[in-house]
Amino acid sequence: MDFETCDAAAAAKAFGLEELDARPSLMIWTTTPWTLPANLAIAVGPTYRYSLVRMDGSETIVASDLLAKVKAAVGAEKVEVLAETDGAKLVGLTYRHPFCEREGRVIGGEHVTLEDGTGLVHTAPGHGDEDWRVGRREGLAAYCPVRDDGTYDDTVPEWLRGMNIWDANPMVIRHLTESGHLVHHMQFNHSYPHDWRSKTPVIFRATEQWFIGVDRTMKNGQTLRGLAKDAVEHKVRFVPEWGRNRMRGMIESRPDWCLSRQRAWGLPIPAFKLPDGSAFMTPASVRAVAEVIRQKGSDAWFTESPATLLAGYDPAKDPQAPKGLQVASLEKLFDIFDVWFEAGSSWNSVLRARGQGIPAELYLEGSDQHRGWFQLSLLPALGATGAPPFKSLVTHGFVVDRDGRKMSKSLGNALEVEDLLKDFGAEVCRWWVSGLAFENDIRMDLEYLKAAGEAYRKLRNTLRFLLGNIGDLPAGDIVAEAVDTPPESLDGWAMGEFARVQGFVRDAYTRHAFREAHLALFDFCNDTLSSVYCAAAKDRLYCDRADGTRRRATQRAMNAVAEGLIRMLAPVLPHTADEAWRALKGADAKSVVFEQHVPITFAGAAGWPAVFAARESAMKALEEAKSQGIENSLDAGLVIPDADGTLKPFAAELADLMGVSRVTLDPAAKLVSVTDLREEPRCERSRKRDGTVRERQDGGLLSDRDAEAVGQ
RNA sequence: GCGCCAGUAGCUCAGCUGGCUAGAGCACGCCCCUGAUAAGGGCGAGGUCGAAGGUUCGAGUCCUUUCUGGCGCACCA
Repeated sequence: MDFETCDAAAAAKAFGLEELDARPSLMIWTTTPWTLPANLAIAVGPTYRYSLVRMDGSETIVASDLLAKVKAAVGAEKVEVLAETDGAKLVGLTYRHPFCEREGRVIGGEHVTLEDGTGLVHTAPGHGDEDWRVGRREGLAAYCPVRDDGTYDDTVPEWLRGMNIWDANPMVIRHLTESGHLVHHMQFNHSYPHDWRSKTPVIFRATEQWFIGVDRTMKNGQTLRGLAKDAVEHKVRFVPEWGRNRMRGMIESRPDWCLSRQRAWGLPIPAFKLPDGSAFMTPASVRAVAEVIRQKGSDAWFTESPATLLAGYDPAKDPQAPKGLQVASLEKLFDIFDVWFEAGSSWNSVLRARGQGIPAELYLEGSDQHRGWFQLSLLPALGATGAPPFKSLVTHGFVVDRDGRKMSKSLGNALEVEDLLKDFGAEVCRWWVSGLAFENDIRMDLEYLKAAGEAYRKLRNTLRFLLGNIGDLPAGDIVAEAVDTPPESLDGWAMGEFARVQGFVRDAYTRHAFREAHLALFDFCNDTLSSVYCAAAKDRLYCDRADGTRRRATQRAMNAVAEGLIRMLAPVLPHTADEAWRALKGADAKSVVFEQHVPITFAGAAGWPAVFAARESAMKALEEAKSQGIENSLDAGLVIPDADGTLKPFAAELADLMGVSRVTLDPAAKLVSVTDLREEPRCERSRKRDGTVRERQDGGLLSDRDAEAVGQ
């Protein structure tokens, strides 16, 4: 497309030529011919080089670097470069619009690129964000001759008036061809924005909208952007911490907030139109309308008259009312609020209005909401109260499939939450969720739910073992803290571990580090309890006298551990915890979710790490002994080195802890050795070969302990 | 195109301000138990730390580039 320069002399001068016979033209290209009626300027890159060329007989201006491309594209045969100059020298030239009665200006623009086209960019401030911004800087009007219905208004040449813009495309091309301004015309495939639902192309029009200006100085002398940056930097806790960084970048670069939408439904912006066409909305008028909407619902805006809507409004008492305001002369405007303004006001309409207090402790959402709910709650709150509406922001990533791809119905890799709940149960799903590294993308597959189900059953079984073995503990024997437990006993070790885990889990919960809590709880159940404590305690639970001191001590400890463990599980597995809680406390006990943790202080003996180091060696030695035929560890005894006597205080517990029949501590030994006890008699009750087994009165083979327990 | 994030055993993840032969759980293999039993226990194998450069006596850990994936934003005159 050619735009003729108005002043040939000025154009010639820009290129350092003395004179030029013809008026050179400015060559632009566009994929939207219908926007040409709104052309007000042509942008050039000030730092680029531009050539004045004679192309097939007419003089025109093109970016030097694009000359070859242009020549090829338009199929020009003869191209002669007359002169060359910097883009900056072209700025300020004027040109005649090819079919509108006006002049345009050449302006400089940093957005001009040399990737496509001619290096001269058609600029219509009424039809695009970037053009609008450049135009604003250059003092150009936001001229948009296209009306709401997609047709031209009366400011365009007669042959376009009232025409639909899509119909106008061929008309414009024909007109330019006939007037000799069209250099070339071709099919060009490129991506163009479409409405996501109707799949129809959208167009850009500059229209009047309501904005929240983020850089305006407010009454307190601050700008919203400034307040927001400060809040992000100093006043909000981010989990994970990188959310701060991300939000900072967004706050720094965000444009003004466009609050208004033109849609058929939504919450109306309570603005009216004055007879002179300007808008009317003051704090007092908004409050008056709000009262009507509170009583009648937001539809009132559409069903009631301005007089009714403003029944509670007295212009005389509103210092901000326009002079001589007549309520009867007002017309309603029908823009609605951006839905984010509603979502972003929930701290006010939910928390403050109901007296629940602001700021909220926590806002929790996906990482996309740094720009959404998080930011758009922060801005209104800062504007209205000067303070953020939340203390902490917790962000999670998005669920993706097992290969890390996002889930979508069209790809067929999406999972339905309803199905998962049905197939695996809500508690298993909760357990899975609690263990996620939620800060990142969350891979999701049925396999992972299956694994969560296995882990859940482990917890459940561990609880069941504890509860099943304390049933006969007399109520008077129950001491929640079990503080009288000897630190060197098996129970003392378990209590010490429990106290440690409890402290860790409580801290993890308060840090929103649910995964850490989840892992600690699982390890405690799987390792500390199931693999070690429960296994070692079986002998005394099953074979000691029912009311024996040692057995009762273990039951008291197990009771304390079970109670504390259930409390810790309650936030993640409420129903499982409740079920266990009722088994522990009675069927009519109040739900455990209303309980708090009861921090216990208990330290196991200092020598326990040494005991467990010995245990590890013992396990390996026993494994090796299998090749010699000692496959059942109760067929074995152990001799364990204890040069400095560290293990001595634990001597009574070592056999049960290591699953063997007896343990001897030897100050002189260097390595753990396994003793073959298969030749010794085995107690028929405890299956131990502890050296005291002999035939009793009733003919049974029993150890001393077992004989005593059954009264033999 | 820009911003933020991630890429460590088959899987899910730890590895702080750089420093012993890179860890855990699950899954897997072998074995034990059969009074937690549609349970329980033991041992074991398994990793070029996405790739390529660079800094350093020394890098999974710092820098650069690059690839893959996620979220957001922008552009396509």
